[in-house]
Amino acid sequence: MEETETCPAQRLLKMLSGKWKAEIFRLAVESPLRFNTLLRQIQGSNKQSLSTALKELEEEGLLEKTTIKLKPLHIEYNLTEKGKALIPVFQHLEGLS
Amino acid sequence: MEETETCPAQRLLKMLSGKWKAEIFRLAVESPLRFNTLLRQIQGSNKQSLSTALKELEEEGLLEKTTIKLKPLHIEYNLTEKGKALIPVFQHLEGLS
DNA sequence: ACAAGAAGTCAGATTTTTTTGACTACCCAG
DNA sequence: CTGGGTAGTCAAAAAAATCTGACTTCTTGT
Repeated sequence: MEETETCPAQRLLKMLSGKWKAEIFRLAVESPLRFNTLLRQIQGSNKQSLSTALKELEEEGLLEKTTIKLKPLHIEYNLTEKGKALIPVFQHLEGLS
Repeated sequence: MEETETCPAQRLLKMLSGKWKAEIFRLAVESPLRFNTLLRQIQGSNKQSLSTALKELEEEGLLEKTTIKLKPLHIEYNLTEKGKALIPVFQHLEGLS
């Protein structure tokens, strides 16, 4: 309940934990995300969880939601600058393991 | 239940998620860990959770458990090389947020 | 010998996270 | 005006993570 917030990295870490967040992030690096597409791409996931994860990633300022009001009229999620700044961290992480 | 293991960074991320792991890691960077000391250092935690976390960090090869068979005869947890390799990642993470 | 500390384990309870299924609202095509 | 797609929400259920308290074993100090 009460957050003790010891180190700053901890919050980032915390926000990338959750069953689907890393996967969502990975796909967001490749291209803008759309809700139903994501639902099909990430097999095993479900609306509610993706919805929650996207909301949290957005709140953390890693993703940005935009309504595209053209042709097909839809919603897109894109990495923010802060989100992009995480890419090297992931790459470094992949270098290990 | 079934793990899909998409990207390698995911497993690292997964293993640093959990309520106490980041904190344990942070303390391990500073000095070798001892169970009961940790229990006192991390307020709000409990034996069972720490035990589980330490076991998992050990299984991931980030921590190493050693029995010191001298003077007070006790057990120590130290970062492995793989564990140390994560330090820069944490530092980078702190650089953001 | 006895008490206390270290390092746990175990079962059960509680809490948090994730999943399910039903339902909404808007737009577009035929 | 009906069906299908997009982008969700909501409440309830199920699953996973965490916490509690009791108990264990080994060692050390007095």
